[in-house]
Amino acid sequence: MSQKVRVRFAPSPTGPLHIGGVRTALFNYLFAKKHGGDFVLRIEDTDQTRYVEGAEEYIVEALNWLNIPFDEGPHSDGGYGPYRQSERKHLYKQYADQLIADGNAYYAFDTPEELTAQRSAYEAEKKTFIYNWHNRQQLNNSLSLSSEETAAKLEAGEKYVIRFKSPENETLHLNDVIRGDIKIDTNTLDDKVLFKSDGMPTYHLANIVDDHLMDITHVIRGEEWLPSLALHYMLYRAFGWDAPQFAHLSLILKPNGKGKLSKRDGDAGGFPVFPLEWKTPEGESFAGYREDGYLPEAVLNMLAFLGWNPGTEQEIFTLPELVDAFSLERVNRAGAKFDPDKSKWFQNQYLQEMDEVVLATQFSALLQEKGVKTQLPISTIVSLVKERATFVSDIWDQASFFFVAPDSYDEKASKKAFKEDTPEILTNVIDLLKNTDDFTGAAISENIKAWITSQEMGFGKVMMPLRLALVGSMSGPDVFEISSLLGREETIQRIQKAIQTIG
RNA sequence: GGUCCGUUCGUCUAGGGGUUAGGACGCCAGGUUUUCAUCCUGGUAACAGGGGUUCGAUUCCCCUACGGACUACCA
Repeated sequence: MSQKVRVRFAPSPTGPLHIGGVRTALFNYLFAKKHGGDFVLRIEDTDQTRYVEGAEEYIVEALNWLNIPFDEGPHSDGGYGPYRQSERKHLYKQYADQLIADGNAYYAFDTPEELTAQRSAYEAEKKTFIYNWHNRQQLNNSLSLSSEETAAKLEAGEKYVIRFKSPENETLHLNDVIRGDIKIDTNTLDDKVLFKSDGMPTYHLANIVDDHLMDITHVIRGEEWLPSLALHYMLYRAFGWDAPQFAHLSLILKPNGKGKLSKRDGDAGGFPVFPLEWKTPEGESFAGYREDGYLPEAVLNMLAFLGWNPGTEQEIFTLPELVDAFSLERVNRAGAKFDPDKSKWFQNQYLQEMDEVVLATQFSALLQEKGVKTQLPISTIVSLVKERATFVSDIWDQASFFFVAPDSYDEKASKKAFKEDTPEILTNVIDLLKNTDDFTGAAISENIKAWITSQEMGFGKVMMPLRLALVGSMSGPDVFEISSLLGREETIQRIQKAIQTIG
């Protein structure tokens, strides 16, 4: 195959893209770039009733944030445009007509109400209503009607849909790159609607026509499309077109419980299912990875490992490394439960590797947001606490005491650290601090440790209350480094306050 | 209900006819840090069940169970 690889990501703008969709986009992108091909974004907006304002913008913004650039799309025509199906509307009817002319499709005049009635009647008998070869002749369509009757109905402007005429008694052999051969008995298939009464094509028709017209070579999409694969194969055959290769990705499942991940699972589980925050017109909002403080690289890495792995023990991959290592053959067949803990782990890995200057800048922005004004050296503080942070916001949790003196003290720790002689000890420490000329962590440490040794005292007797006085709890980085950064005056003030408050 | 897809530690997975079934997340323990976190070391824990095929099956085949998707004039 010398043909250039072209893949497409074809979301429907019915709401925010969720991480399953993002993963589909990512795998398409990785596959395209691995083979030097093109990645196309196509907007599948054939259902006008489900169109959601802002959804397309959301999709583009999400892909931009994640750094999954597409080569062609609504705003970058690569010669195959337009890239919104609503703008390609005029193209589809002729293909539906061709199918009818060739005897592969037919007009159907059944109303939605009639079909619903049929379905419930079947359901009452615990049977499934399938519109196909076995009952076509009893239904209201151009196969059961005479050509005169059909022509009359069309002439009269009666509403109709165009249905695909599924063949009888045939075994189809489908191929999926990930799943291998799939056999389908066409008798179990129904005559899908290809063209709706509102003049728009359904997904099935538009999808095949566009993929063909856009020279798509590989269709990589979610597993929910697998049941439609037979139809799509038959459509390619009916048109006499070469079908692209298909790869159906397994679904991302709920972390606990059953079923595929859905938009409300995030609230329940405390993790985002969307790349970006999404606010519904009704005012409801859903968390996004970006707003929760995830790095896009971490999200991408995490998503790549959901249903795929390189076969080595390497887990941290840059995007170019992913491109290099990716192959559809290594994509898993089974669905993967989403693991919020593991995604936090990826984020932690990336935060630790982040450039400290960039990190300090981001933390400064956070301080500004919180209205904190400070003379303290931000980058030093960041490097001191970052190893215990997963998100930039964690740095605030770990370092806020630098900027805001504790006004209360952890109760348990107070009991443990403050004994009868503690005020006296701390008063001594204050004197030591006053006499430490060079107020560096090392110098303070040397002085205090020497004093403790000379007093033949346990270190804990001094260190614990000192920490409590400075931090307010028994956590944080080295006490002497904290003192040094806080400065002599502030350090002494905090100790005095603790003596008054607790002692 | 019907059609299709799937099933290795709790989770993500590697592996593949003969392995001590490997790694990661999580969890637990020990060490380091006289705090907490990090870090290091170790530990826990899996081939869904039943039939075949085979000298031998977790690996190949079949059945069952379980899980999932689809079953719209939605994508």
